[in-house]
Amino acid sequence: MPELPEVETIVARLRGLVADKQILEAQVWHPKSFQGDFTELTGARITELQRRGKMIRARLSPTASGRTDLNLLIHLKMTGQLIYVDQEIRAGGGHPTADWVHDLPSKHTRVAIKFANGATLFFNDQRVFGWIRLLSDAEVNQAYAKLAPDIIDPSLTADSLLVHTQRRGIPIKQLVMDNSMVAGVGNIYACDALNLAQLSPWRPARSLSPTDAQTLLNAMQTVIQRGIELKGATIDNFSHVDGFAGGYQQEARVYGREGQECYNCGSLISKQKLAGRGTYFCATCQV
DNA sequence: CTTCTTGTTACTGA
DNA sequence: ATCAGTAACAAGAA
Repeated sequence: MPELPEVETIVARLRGLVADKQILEAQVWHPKSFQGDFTELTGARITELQRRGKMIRARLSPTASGRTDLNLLIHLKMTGQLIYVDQEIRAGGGHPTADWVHDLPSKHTRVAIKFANGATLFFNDQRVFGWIRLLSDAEVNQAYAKLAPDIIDPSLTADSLLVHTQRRGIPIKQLVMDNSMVAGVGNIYACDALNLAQLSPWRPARSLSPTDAQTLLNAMQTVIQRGIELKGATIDNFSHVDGFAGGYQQEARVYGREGQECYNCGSLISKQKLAGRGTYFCATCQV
């Protein structure tokens, strides 16, 4: 489940690998995975890579048809991967990669973007919920406008959280994962942040005091920052662009730790469903 | 075989 | 209008 730290890890590594490389062609195996005319990519270059929330934006240089405002907007959803393979890797040299990267494309490869230097960027997505969209600058801006500031955006304050929490009665965890209050926090980091803040995932949002909101903001920033430092969490099938796993799953506070001891109080961690999502928490110290 | 899982959005009903 | 709850999406694991 790529959340902000996982997407940030991919973008940071990919930026240096694809910057200004000319695209030879794109290949699409699954039509749902690439929305737009993929032939437009031929001859263009990726001039800039950025992350917003859990989305990746690749700005394109002017295309053969004369468009100057095109971008690839990418959402990995739960099982999407972006894997970069170049000629040196294929020849058995180059930077280290996981073994399975050599067998791409696989049955889960939905799109491949081939560069003129012989490198290929594979978009693998087991469940086909993820997508790559060819969008204009205006369309990207529309997509961005639906998002609240990123959790790592310094402009985000406890007051800006309270604007949302004070008029909603839903469990706070649902709001934490709602990208219209704060962008980039998904299930893993929401569970962990609420444990660090010692707040119950079921606390009605409007019951949070200003102090609670500040505590929650600090906790979200802490766990997300730790996730970035450890280059993401590989819980299901998240992978770096070279096929390697992240490290956060080994330090998760509650996520995936049902029956193990809470780091705050030593009680055993529970798992229950909240709004249909698996939710890990400590019933003793999260109130 | 059925049920569950997952992030996000569309839809439904209050 | 606003809010809350649920279905839908796809494919694989249990």
